[in-house]
Amino acid sequence: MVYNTKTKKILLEYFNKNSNVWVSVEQIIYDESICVKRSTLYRLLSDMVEAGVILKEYSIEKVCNLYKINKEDCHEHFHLKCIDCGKYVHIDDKETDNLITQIGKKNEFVINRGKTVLYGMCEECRTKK
Amino acid sequence: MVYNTKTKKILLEYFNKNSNVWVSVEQIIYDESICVKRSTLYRLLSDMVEAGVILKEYSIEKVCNLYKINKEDCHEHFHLKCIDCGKYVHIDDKETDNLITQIGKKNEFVINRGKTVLYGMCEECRTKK
DNA sequence: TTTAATTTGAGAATGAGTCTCAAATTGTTG
DNA sequence: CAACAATTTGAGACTCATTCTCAAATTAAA
Repeated sequence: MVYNTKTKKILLEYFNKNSNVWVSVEQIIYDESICVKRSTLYRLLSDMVEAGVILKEYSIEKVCNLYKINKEDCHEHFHLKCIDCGKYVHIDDKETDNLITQIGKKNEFVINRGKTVLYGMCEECRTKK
Repeated sequence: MVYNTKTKKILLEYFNKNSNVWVSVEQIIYDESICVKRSTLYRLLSDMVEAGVILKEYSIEKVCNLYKINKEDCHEHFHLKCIDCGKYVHIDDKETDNLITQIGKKNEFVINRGKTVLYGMCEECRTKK
């Protein structure tokens, strides 16, 4: 990641533009209709993941990797996700964060906020049933 | 899953024997040195997943699917997973469980123990670095 | 402008997982 | 037990995302 090439710029712009969704290699090519080899794209994406610019996740449904920009502030908190409606909630309060820290200590783990998602059912969905 | 064949029995035994680890198809073949085609094995595993006998998970590190027996009582607790060594820990103490309940209450979520995995780094891996 | 370092293209290679269909196995019924 | 039908397996071709390789093209620096 030393030389600053067109494709790199396009990619960075693209990820900034679509900062709230996970995208596949095919999606990127389709959206931007860039003339770039898949091998190059995969290479660039790997570099960006390694550099911490984007995040990578495997999607079982789509059977492929997905990528998304790594907003630094997202690293700091973990998230709750509703199994029912799919709602995705940022956790940003000290109290909850302390509870997580306690769980870590209790089990000799340093919990990674960015990676951890707590699954459950939100109030709305619960009362609906 | 109607006829009861040798391979099915071997698989079930195998998963019971290794009830606390996630295993790959290659691992199963290596461990049991069973003479079975991969296509057959994949088919059987899919059936077992569908039937709820085992669970399936994709491992980014190993770039393949992993399988593990679905102990009903496993639904009850959640787990910790080490990002580094992959160690997978059952959480089975009241105190930690209470902390999770508190987090749920605080955020108006009923947290699903079975689905939730807390990612972090275990003590061993941490001291190594 | 020349040179050296880096990046890309082109396509072959890899490898997990799926698909197909004939052959083998299993359960059932007389 | 024998004969039959239903189910399962084997063998290998196939798919498809991702990786690898190395020569050609691009970029930054001198």
